[in-house]
Amino acid sequence: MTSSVERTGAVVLDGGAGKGGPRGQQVVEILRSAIIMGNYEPGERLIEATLSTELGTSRGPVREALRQLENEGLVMSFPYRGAVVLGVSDEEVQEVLIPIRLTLERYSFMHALDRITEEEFAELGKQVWLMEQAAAADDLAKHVEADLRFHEIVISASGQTHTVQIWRTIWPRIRAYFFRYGRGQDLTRMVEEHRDLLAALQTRDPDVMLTQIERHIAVPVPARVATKDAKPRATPARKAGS
Amino acid sequence: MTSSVERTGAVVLDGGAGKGGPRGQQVVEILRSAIIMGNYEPGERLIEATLSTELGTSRGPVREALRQLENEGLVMSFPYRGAVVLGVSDEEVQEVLIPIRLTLERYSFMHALDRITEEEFAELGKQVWLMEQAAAADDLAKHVEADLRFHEIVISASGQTHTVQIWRTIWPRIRAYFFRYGRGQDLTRMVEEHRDLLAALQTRDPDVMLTQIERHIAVPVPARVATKDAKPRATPARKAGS
DNA sequence: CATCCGTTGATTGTCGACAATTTGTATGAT
DNA sequence: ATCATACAAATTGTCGACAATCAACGGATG
Repeated sequence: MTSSVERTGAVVLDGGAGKGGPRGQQVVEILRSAIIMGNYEPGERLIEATLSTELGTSRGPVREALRQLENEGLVMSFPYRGAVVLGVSDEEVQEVLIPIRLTLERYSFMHALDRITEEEFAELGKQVWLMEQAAAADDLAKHVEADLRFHEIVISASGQTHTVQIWRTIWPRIRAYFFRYGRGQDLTRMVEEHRDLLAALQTRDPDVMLTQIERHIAVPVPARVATKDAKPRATPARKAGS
Repeated sequence: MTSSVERTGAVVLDGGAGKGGPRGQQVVEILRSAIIMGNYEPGERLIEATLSTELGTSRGPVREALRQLENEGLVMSFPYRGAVVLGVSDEEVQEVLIPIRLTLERYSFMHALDRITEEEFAELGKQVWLMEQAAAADDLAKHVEADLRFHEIVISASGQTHTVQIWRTIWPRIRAYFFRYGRGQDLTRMVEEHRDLLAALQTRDPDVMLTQIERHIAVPVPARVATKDAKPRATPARKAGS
């Protein structure tokens, strides 16, 4: 069994220099990345004590991180029973996650048309350039990173609280899905699509924008892959609420 | 200024008898209910220490509850700066939240057609009956409660992990919205609609089901109300991730 | 042989104290 | 007066220890 140190890719947190806010936040990023990259298999358990010692922190931050990941749909947890990594079914991605993403992005891009600043345009251009570099180097991780930032910039620019919040809970699952099953994507074509999106934004024409965004989000590849959700040991799910 | 004890409607947790799982979970339900019912105004700060003493627990559970509420879009928090109650704009409800809800419910109801059991049908009938009682007594809270359970039963019956999870992060905002602005709803008509939904499920006919669900979720009342989002004191939002 | 309890080990939930960070206020220089 | 700086208050972040709960095991019992 591989040690988690290798899987999380981090030996110890908070070296003193390159910080990233509170520890809990750093833990979220490390674990999210590890899960999305496929270092943890669906069904695998995540034990607070183990993770905390391996990440060189206490259980508190790890606990919070797990709750955050639960909200991003990457893990599921049960009272007194812990957390397990979650899978995503092909069907749910195509019929639920992608349509929701389309709703979010359509709204955001349309809103961004009158609000986006020159500064943000520049930043978008930079991300496209980064994607291009990543595509040339066939660096999937960097490509995904730039892709993500591109969309986050636009969605944040629209300045709608809930849209941004929901986006942040939706994209990790989609990313995890593509990382697990969708390797066969054409990175170069993705670069082109983002270039088109940026161009559409710059026209400030709603019709053009709408066409481009719907083309971009369009269902990619109906690959039909089985899911492997799993409960920790047994027993039903956490009770709903109110 | 009203004391939070009155606003949360709870003096102390865990009387010993009617429990509801871990304390943190109970805190979530109390606070969520209080926010949805309008006991806290958008922009208002939620201080961990204050809440914990008033709820008779330590800060740990309160912290977790606040994170959960953040994921439900009821509050927004910033590192070292705390949490504030969030509002929802009319526009975002109509153009983002409702469409997402439609996606979720359409998928769930269609799936439920072949999977729902007789037991669940009975439970659905019971909720309709409860709604009817609540409508007769003009008890909005009970009505909403039954309404919520009705949908949760169907969505859970579809057995799709992420759909359920996303649903639980979407409905509180919609509820809060209607509680704040949408008082003028016809409870009796809502009962009828749910009766129709139940009937549609029982026909097991996809076309009938689709028609009913889209009618039910249809945009209710474009009321055009201003939002009052607010940041705690100043400074930008929490950094994204990955 | 199956089933019903106690017991035990592993893991999560909760607490209280302390550290880190931010905001507001007072102080002093220009 | 305005601005910069240092301090103080309020609040969140983190830690380590302890309590509560659950799943598995094993022995007694029918």
